[in-house]
Amino acid sequence: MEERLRKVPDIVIRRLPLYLRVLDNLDHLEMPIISSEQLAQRLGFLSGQVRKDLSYFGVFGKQGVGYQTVSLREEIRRILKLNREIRVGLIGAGNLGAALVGYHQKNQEHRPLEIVALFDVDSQKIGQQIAGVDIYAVSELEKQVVAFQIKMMILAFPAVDAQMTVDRCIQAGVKSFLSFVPASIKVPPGIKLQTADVSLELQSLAYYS
Amino acid sequence: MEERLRKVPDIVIRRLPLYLRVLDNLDHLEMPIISSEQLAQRLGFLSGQVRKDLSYFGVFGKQGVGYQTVSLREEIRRILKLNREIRVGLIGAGNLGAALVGYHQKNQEHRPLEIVALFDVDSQKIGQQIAGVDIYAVSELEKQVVAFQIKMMILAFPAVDAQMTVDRCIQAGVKSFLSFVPASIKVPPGIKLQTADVSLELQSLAYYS
DNA sequence: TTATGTGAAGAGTTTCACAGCA
DNA sequence: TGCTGTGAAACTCTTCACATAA
Repeated sequence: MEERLRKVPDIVIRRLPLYLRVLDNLDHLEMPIISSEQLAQRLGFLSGQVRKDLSYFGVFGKQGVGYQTVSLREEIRRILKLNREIRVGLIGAGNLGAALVGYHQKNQEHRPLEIVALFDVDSQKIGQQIAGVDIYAVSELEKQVVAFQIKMMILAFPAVDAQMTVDRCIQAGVKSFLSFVPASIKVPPGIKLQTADVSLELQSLAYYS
Repeated sequence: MEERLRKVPDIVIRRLPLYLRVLDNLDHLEMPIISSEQLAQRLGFLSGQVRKDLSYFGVFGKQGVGYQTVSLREEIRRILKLNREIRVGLIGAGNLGAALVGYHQKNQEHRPLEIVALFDVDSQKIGQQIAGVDIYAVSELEKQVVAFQIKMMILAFPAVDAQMTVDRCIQAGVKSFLSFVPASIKVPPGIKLQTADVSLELQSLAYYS
């Protein structure tokens, strides 16, 4: 069963970090082996879902036994390409952008996703730093994306010019986006955009109030 | 076709705010009527999806014509229960919490979702305000949830005690949650939890880098 | 003629249940 | 015996295509 011979559904990819979090939080000496049932229970899933998800990428468990926690963690890291540094940029050094940088540095310190550059249009902010990360002018986007080899971009600016800014990033080599921008953005095939628009989330939650 | 006689899929509910955003951004004098095709194009959807989604709630369009922009907007607001004030709380008055309050007040000023109370455990912060909203002690959670009639809670604190905190909110009457907490949280049927864990989103995006 | 509303078909995802291996 | 890996079944969601109404 070759990895990615069958196209893996996005929804499976989005569950892998959840498995990773469970495995990270385990005491590997006390619990060197975990079953799909135990893993599932900690996430509120069914065990079959866990086994099915993992089966897209190969055979990781031992029948009658379970999964080795340490090696399963390494396999999932490898699948997600978290076994090498990935350089991340962030456009919009406002309150939200600054909070995201801080949040990321707190929660991600042992992960290879590093925010290496911030971008803003405000000339007051350009040249400053937030949490040790330099702020560059948005006019330098292409130059710095290439220089830093940025492959992932967080979008935390107001909706103005969102599509054009994203297009420029893609031209310069960015492959994936996490967008907090309150506007619809289109990306070509092969580029991944995940939206995290807080206003939209809250509005849909209102239905369940 | 009675509203919610058939159970509406969550995924349909999550698209309604997108339709709402398009309708809000239109000039209603220049464009008093919109077709499902025009609406879809602005979001990168297919027109059939738009019509199917709306059909869960009733008949809003005119055959051969389209939808009246103003009345469709009002209908969607009503469906999402955005036609009356909804009081929202936020636990965790740190950088992310403060940024979310600011972001919300900027992007939501014409929406009836109002953040009415913040909660934190830091005694330095209790009694202070952020963007005009009072910070209360987490120990007062139940009391203030009832007093303010809070039905929706944003979770922006570190993972410690997340499940217990959510359970307390539910006991006090909270119906839906938007969680930025990096931990798995379980909620009973009838309660809605939407996760927005930035670390998880970035980790899954790494796969596409 | 145009564009909606909707069954039906198609695609995608989850759950089941069991063969097979340790 | 116990738990994985996996086809098949069940279920859900999207897309299609057309009857219908303005």
